[in-house]
Amino acid sequence: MSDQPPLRLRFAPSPTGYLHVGGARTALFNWLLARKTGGTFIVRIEDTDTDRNVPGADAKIMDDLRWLGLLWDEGIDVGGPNGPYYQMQRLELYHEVVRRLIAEGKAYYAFDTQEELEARRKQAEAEKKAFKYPRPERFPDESDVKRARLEGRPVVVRFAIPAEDITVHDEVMGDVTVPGAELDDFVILKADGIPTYHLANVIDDAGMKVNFVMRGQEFLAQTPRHIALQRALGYPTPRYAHLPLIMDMKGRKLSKRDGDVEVHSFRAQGYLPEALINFIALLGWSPGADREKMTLDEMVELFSIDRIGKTNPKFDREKLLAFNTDYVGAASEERLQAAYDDFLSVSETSTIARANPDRETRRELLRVCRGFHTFPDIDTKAGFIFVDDAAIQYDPAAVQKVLVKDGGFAMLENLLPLLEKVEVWTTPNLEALLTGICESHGVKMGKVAQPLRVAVSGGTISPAIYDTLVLLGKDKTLRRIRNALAQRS
RNA sequence: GGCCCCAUCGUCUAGUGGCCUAGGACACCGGCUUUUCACGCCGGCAACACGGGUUCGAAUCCCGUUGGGGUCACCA
Repeated sequence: MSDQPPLRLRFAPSPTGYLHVGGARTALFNWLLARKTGGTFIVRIEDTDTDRNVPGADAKIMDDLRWLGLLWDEGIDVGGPNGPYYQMQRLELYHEVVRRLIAEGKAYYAFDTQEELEARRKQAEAEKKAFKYPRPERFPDESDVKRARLEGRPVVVRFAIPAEDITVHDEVMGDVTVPGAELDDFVILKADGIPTYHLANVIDDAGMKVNFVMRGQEFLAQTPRHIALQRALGYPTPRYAHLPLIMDMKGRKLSKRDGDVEVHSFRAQGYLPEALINFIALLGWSPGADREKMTLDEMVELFSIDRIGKTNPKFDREKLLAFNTDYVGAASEERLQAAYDDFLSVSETSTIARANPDRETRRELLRVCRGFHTFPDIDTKAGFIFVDDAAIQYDPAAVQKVLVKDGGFAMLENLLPLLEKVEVWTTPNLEALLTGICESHGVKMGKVAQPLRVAVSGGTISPAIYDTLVLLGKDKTLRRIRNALAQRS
């Protein structure tokens, strides 16, 4: 195609919890572009915020990525030639770079306390000016550092950013120029000796030979800092593409506060990964031509940067639900079973999961509940099959309407002895019995099925009546009918 | 507030000056199907933020206004 070197892209989450949908989309787009171009997809962990790191979060993120089908070529767990892939394991590298920057006069020590900084920001705000860290006339030397340490002051290192305008050639947003006057001397090494995101990120991208950076738009305004750092260090500047931000339905930036936005919670709530990933792909990207439903392979085929939009999309759960319903309907039996088993293994609320039905029963559940949106709907619709007879809650409205008003109790009395006589409890036999009753009584199936449904489930929601009775079994069915009859007062 | 960015149905979006009477999907509304709940099928409602230009012609180009978002941390 061209003589361009292959693309190297990375997804670099910080280990603060589960992967959320915004991160999943960033990972997806990077993965897609890597696959599309025959490039490399790297995953590294940016764990320089030791206060916020959550132990085990990296494993959770990996688990979520894999569940979504996004596998990486290089990075954590799988290794690679440019590791380590955890920033906290690369501290020496950062320190070396910081020493070099200081030696070259491109960075300097600073000793301000948080309180002092805060006071100056407040003042700048009061004067309606943007706060800019004032660069000292003379950069502190080692003896100043020693004195500061003795005085118990924090010691950080700031980057002396050149006062020049910097233009980011963003492949989504176009050229974005930030005036040099806006840039100030940001911290690159914190008082605890750990680098800030800016420094570590730039060093690692260079060290890992990342030549294409695709990330959320919240980083766009920071990119000039990164470019300035790259220039100071003699690193090449990668290509950049900043993605529009995913917002909630109120137009606020999607945050963990407004409901579950974690990939894992969609998994635990019974969504299919292929539905979730397809839905997420459409947040800020479109293949055009009225195309929506796509497999990961098809997305790879269709993906291109110039079809990434600039406007912030809202995360519409209704549409995601509809996508899932469609995917459930279109999935093969094997695929659906595998996904259902996965759901059962991670769900903490499913009654059916607790009942731990055998494989054949799980298969039947999937069949008789066809048309469901998400896996928990199977609990809603058929969960009563798995609870103790005594735990059945009779819905007063259903009892009143179906059993009292529409003569359901009388029908059940008729039915009970006939059902008791059924030797082989199968759909054909039950069907023959019930349709026979309809004919002899001159009533529609609703008159027979509804009372049975209410009797065995307590309400009006269940799978088709024959499926329900067969799944329930003869004993439970008869017991529940008797229990229902006992409800008559 | 400074700087930066964005702007098509309620939502995700198609649209790159004439093909637009603006297309698709979700939601919503109506109908059909039906032993319940769902599923499904058919139909309908619904948008180029506003104001100026440029042009024979603008959703598409330019300017302004308004609205929204991001960023200005020893967080990423």
